Amino acid sequence: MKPSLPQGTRDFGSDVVRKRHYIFNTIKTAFELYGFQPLETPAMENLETLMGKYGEEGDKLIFKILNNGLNDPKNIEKSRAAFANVLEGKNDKNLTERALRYDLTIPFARYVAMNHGQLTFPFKRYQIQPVWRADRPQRGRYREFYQCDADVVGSRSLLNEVELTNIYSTVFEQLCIPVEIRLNSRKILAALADSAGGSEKMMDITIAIDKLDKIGLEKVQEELAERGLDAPQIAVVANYLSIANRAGDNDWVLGELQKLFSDNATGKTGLDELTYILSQTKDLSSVNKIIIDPTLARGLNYYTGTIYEVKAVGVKIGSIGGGGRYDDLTGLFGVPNIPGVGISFGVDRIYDVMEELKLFPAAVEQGTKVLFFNLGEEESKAAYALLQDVRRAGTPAEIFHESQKFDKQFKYAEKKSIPYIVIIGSSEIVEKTAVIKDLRSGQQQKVAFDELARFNFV
RNA sequence: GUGAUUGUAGCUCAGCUGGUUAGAGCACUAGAUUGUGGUUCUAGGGGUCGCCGGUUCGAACCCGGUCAGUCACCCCA
Repeated sequence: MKPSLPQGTRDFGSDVVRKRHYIFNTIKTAFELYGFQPLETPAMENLETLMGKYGEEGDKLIFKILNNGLNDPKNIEKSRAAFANVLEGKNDKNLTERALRYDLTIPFARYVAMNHGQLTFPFKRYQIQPVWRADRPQRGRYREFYQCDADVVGSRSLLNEVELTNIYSTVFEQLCIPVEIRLNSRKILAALADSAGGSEKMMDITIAIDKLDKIGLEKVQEELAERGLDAPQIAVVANYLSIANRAGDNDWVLGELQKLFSDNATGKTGLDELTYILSQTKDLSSVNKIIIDPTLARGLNYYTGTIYEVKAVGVKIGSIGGGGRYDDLTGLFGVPNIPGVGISFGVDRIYDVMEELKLFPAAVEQGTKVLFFNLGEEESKAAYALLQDVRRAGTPAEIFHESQKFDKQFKYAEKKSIPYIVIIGSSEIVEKTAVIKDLRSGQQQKVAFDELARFNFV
């Protein structure tokens, strides 16, 4: 058979792995710096843990795992009945009861619900693991991809939002990715729904307005009509959307929203919260912009307060981060009153953005620092002893596997972007000195054998 | 999941309306060059034309299916 990969999955070669690690490490370091603790959960969860948490569309994208033993004679009738159920669009435990994790937030909520007795609150954890979605792959959309989440549960303090905003800001600054960190509040959206058809229309309204920058005002209005809003209600939404035309001018946007929702308690709260978060993060010196975006909605239906979305400036790819506040995520698992807020980084998209913008530092791709040339049996013996010294000093080094012409050995070093080569031939052995050549500059120098390990290979 | 589009050498691509042994650049191998690479020159190797089937005297080219990539919708990191 011809080997192949499942759709939407990828192998990562060494240079890609190195670049990915660079992103992982940057994020992880920031998480640790802000006092978050690591957590890992299984790749699979019980199906019922995941179902119904991501909306109707989300449910369809969950990768389900087939039960074992379906063809066992004593199960065969059950299996048939279960399959008939599945064909009608239902799930059946007799066919599938486990699924691959779809995100990191719900498994975390499950973990908190199971362990809330032992945890000290507020509980701050980070989690860096792959998730799977049965989506059709596209650029920046994979069926297996990594998320890096940081969540705080057990606290309603807005300080958490401030912290998370700062984590976003520092990470993207360190990675040198120009981004817009967009903020909104479900409370503002709820207020909008109140004034345009009632709270039961909130989903319809948010789904439609989220598309404003993509399809334009007219199409949004059409979609609102299709979703059952009448003309006056659509006018209210359109008026709200006109504020988004000046997104970026946060003070102005907040002022306009203030006017709009002055008599709506929920809306006012949302505005006060955003104003506070903004005031605490405003003076960040960074290339990143924090933008209040009234059209930002986000599909996940468990969000109740602040919502986040991060977009790379100048790269046509979906969001590279997202998150928000939820009042009662663990309530879904029978443990009420644990509010929380979290953010997520999409490493695979961040990678694509950095690749397109050529933002990876050259040093990231370097593995081996020094290559010892192999010039024969006696020479390589001497070289090997020195190689081990260099390694003991903590410098990644290797020796060319066989005695070949210089040309070969040089090209090997070049391809693996090894910056230094060390030449030890017969005359060097006599003089007890090695020749070190920096391939980047082309300069070389002689160094005594017993000083080689201490040489500053940079 | 729906619709469209692409798939030729390791990589990027060419291949006219179906017509003999399917091409180029880069990469690779060998030599010019016996201890100094990246430049140059010469020679050489490498392709079940994604896969399966059909139409035809004849298919890389036409048709059907399938797999994978890309794009749009949906949704999202």
